[in-house]
Amino acid sequence: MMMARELSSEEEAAGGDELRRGPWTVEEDLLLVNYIAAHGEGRWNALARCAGLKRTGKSCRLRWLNYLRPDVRRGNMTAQEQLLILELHGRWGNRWSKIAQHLPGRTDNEIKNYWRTRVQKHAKHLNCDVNSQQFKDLMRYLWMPRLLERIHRSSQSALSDADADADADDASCITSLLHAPAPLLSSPHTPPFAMAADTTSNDSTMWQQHQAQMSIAGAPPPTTTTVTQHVVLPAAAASCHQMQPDDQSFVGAAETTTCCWSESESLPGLAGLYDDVAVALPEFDVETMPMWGAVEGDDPWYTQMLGL
DNA sequence: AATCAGTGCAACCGCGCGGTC
DNA sequence: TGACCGCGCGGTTGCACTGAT
Repeated sequence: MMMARELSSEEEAAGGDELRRGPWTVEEDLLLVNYIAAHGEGRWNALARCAGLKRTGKSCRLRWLNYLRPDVRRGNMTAQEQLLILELHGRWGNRWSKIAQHLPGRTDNEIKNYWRTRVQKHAKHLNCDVNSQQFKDLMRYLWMPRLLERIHRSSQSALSDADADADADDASCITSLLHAPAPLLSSPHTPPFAMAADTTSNDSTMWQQHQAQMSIAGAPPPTTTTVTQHVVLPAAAASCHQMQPDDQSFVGAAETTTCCWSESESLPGLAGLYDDVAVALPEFDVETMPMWGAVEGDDPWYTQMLGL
């Protein structure tokens, strides 16, 4: 038999058994918004009581931060935001609030939900653990370069179209990545990904910014260039086709080398993964294939990779 | 048309930390 | 110095919605 639990201090503060739970009503939202507009945030238990809300302070705080705050961004994650999430999660793990600090307008809850519903779903489809090295390598050497290329292309098209400002948010997001404070991108080891540039894109803003950031970080930019679809890998990884167990073992950028693979060849370090799912890595064509982030059924590259 | 499974997201819960008394 | 309190964080749950059967 369930014992009646004691009221917590905040439940008592909010009025004990009159507490409301579940979805918020429009009236409650208005009460909360109007009260905060007049008195500001903070002291959530007192706020809930004074605003006349039959909610816990916790509930009010959550509702405000995740939904009612005027600067909350809604809608699909942009490629830049996805890239940032992948990068920062690789660095910090499930530190959602810390990650959210680098995605203006996105809440930790939203990022957490994105990770659980999208990223973990991909891992599940690939039959590997989201925390496994294989999956991390897949993100690092496939998805992140694809996202970077997508960002690169959208920034180029934006530059060529004086009237195009639709990607303004995207541009500001990637700017925050490229111009992030030193700890964000200047880790002592090689940034975990880098798209190799072909001769036509070598002078692109995106690539120059990335190279500049790497230089700022104290490591010279990669000296090799190759065709667009190739990915610059750390030399050790490329030479032995095996990833090191963690980022700390990556060599400096000066030692990076170019690695490419064909349709019949598994991605370096991912052989086991693709053995499991019994598919070879398809070469993705950035000209014709949408990037990850599109509905997976609409993405032939994704579909092919999963063997769907 | 009804049912079921999958998905996405808002909201809740429990824990831990830091401040205050 | 230890108890209490408020708050923030990460994990989990519940539910509405949608598409498949």
